[in-house]
Amino acid sequence: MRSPTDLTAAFRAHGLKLTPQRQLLFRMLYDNATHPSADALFMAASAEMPGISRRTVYQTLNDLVAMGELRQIAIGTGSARFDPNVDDHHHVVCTACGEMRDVYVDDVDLAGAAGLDGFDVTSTDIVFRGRCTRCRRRGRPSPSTSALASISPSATTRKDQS
Amino acid sequence: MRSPTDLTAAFRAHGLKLTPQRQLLFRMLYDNATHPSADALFMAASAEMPGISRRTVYQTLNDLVAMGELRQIAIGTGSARFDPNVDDHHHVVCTACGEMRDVYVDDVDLAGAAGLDGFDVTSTDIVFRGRCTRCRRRGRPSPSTSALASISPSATTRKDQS
DNA sequence: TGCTTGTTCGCAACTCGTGCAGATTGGGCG
DNA sequence: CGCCCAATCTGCACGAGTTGCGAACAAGCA
Repeated sequence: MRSPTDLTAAFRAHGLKLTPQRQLLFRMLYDNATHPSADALFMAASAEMPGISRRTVYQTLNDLVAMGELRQIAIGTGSARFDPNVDDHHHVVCTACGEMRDVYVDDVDLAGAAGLDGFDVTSTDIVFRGRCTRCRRRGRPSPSTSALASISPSATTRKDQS
Repeated sequence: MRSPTDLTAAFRAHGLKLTPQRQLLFRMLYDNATHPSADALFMAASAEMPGISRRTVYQTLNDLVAMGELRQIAIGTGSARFDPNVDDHHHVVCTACGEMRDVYVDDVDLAGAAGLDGFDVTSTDIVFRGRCTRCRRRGRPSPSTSALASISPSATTRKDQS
């Protein structure tokens, strides 16, 4: 996304107002490579501006996404995460800690894949999943689905499966 | 996933019981290429077995996923969808109607992409997004993000953005 | 400074799932 | 065939994430 200064101008150019809440979020997002969730941003914003509403954070994020200044990424069914990098790129996610990094892939001919008949593909998202160096070193388990063993009711009670 | 008959045997072999609810779900999932959500399955199941609990549907789906007989797919932040096809494959999703189809991609060297340093990638998910033939013909809009135009408060009120 | 219109707030409501506990039932056994 | 007990089912409450709504508030322009 563009710099806080540029965004300020862009917002005003569209008849949108420049509030301190928005400016704070512009700053928190600019050059932020952590792919924060809305809640993470709310927490961070609250530290600098106690009293800011969670609602305002969601609102501003949605506005930025609608303006094309921010990308919303859906990893799994949990909370959405936001990426100020709107270039054409993809992601790796650590299944243990949730850390996420940008990945550049040359996928020019992917869309020639089998089964796309009739679809006019407008975007392609690739998500690599695995464990980051830190989690691997610490031996943090990937939350698997190691199947059968864990499903036997005689081994563990239902609630342990979660 | 395996046929209802095979699943029946597999469940019993693990000390799991064979209830009519489970058998119904086995049948609804087997050879089902629609990638249904838990709720869609609940609706369909309710038609054949009024009174079946939503909870039971979720439970059974989770069990099948844990057994590796079913794949859970997360497209966006909405509801999870389920795929009885557990082969190595990817998906196309229609951004207008949500229709989803399996896609086979040769992604052998994708993991050699830039930026994966340190991660040991265990899985790769590719999602193509676009509009299916039907939605294109009917002119159904893709829910874009066509940016600026739709965000101007003078053009539409805030609540219309949703 | 005053006005108009966009924003912020905060709470209620909604969606997708899961935890819990009591009522049921599958299925091995006598 | 009938018993018995663990595995299931059901229904409801609860939790996370996010949006709807309306009253109070504040940018930005005249």
